Amino acid sequence: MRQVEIGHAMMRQRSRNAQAPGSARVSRLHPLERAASIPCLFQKVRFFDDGREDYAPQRRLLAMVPRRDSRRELAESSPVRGCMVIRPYGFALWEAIRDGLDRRFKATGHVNAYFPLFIPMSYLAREAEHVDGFAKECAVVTHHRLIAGPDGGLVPDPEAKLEEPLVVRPTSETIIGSSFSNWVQSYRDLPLLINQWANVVRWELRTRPFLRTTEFLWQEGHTAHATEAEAVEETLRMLDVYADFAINDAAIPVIKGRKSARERFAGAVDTYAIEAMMGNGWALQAGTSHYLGTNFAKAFDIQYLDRENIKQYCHTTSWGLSTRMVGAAIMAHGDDQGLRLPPVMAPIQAVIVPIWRKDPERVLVMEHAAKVKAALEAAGVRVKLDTRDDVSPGYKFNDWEMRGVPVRVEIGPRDVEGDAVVLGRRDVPGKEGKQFGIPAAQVGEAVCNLLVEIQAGLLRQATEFRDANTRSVSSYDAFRQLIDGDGGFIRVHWAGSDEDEDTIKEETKATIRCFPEGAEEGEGVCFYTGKRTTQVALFARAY
RNA sequence: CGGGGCGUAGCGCAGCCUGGUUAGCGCGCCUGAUUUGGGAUCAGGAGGUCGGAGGUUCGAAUCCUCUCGCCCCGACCA
Repeated sequence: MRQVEIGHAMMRQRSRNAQAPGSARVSRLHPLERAASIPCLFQKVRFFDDGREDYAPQRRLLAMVPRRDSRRELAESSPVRGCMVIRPYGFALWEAIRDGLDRRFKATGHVNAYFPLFIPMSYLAREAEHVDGFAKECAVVTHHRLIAGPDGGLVPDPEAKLEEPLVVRPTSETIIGSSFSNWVQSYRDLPLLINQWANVVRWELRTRPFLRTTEFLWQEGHTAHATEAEAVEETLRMLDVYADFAINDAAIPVIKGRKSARERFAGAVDTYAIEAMMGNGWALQAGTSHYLGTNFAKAFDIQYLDRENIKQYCHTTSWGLSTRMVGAAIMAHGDDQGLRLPPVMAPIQAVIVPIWRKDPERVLVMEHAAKVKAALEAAGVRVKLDTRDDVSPGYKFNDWEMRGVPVRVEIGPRDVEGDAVVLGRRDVPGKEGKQFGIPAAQVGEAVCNLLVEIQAGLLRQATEFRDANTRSVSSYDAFRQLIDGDGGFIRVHWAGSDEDEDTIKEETKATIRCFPEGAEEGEGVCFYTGKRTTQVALFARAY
């Protein structure tokens, strides 16, 4: 958790002198979005700049050599609108997220459980704000049987209509609340610290692979506490856990903050989030943590007897992080050549590419490669030996680059002879990223050092990019100019109303992403209302 | 739901305006040979109800009508 603090200290320092001229510009369209990878998964990719035969140079290779389409390595579209098939390599990224978080949840005293996919419709209606927030995007189950239809197809049997429709969970506060009311009797039952790994469905009108899909995977933590202070502490603790994961595992320098009333979770007293900047300067809410007050406790009768034998309502929290984080990791680090995975998350941390010409060479190289592989495994590296004999070494280099594998180990006849290997790093392109003649005996240590360096390097690059694209303005004119120009995060003093926020959203498509934690120091003038205030808001266009 | 666009081989597309042998091209896929330290080359091959239905015509991927689906922009959202 210490590194979270460091990350935020760095953030504060950098954003003060972030306007360095010549710093990296936000392109309107992230390269990944245009060509190589995930975000364009369901789009047709146009390689023509003016509709005709001119290939944009950087996309030429990807356009001409899509032997294995890197986009489809991760996920692909499905017969169901807005839903995707997550393929093994993409799912491995989710598994890395899942494992990294689950470990942290357990370390903070939480246990896993599972609640039903279906929620009685009446449950959703019990918390007024909650219904308003979710009613518009619910899938509803109304029948439990199919019969042959008039045209030979199947239709729901009218005889098999459910008395009460079931809602496919868009989130589980209500059904978990009903369990909690049974589980909690006494102050001795508290705090109740539960997490569930599940799928949820939100009938979004507009979907994007990983970033917003109709069905998605997530974890939702739900906790009940005796006091407001404890519940708020829990809310912030889990926000810290998310930030710790994002920064140290995913190498994404997120900003922790409180959401504005307009962006708050339906039914929450306060919502906190981690906000990340994507490669195109847009913000992405990568995880949220809510203090729910006694709203759900009252709706679902979650009460306990305190030491004085007096009934009290619990204060509850909920917090969630989804497969959207997979998209965040891809978008935050990817470049024109494809993915760049942070080593901590990478399903394959190092890939060995053997190089040979004729058969006797092949045997020697493979022998050496197997030895190196064993050494790397012994050093705790997730390593793969690419034994394919139907593609060239050069093809393999590019193939694994596209897939974002952090370290490549090249082994050819010359390396066998010198009992050495060549190391290449994904984050430094071309020959500069290669180290020649690493003794085989030291390969474990060398690769581990490289992985640590790459992990830090990706976080550093992402942080520098974010800070270079975080700016302050003091007038609405300047704000609008910036949003339509370079984009990125805009840090301002803010004393506006909810309606002011709506107006700004309407006029600029930018929203308050959060009131960043620890940014209240120093009074200033609100860029919109001109009032003096100590409150600082972070605006951006968001996914 | 409003505005735009697109459905032709596994993927990306041309052909349609101006109807006419057996519907093409690139990539991928299969076989063989030569290759292999940064996306190999050559030769041969497989693969299509041209989204669907109806109509016009001697003849429809092409023209007309209807329909289904998808994508982009907008309203909504993690």
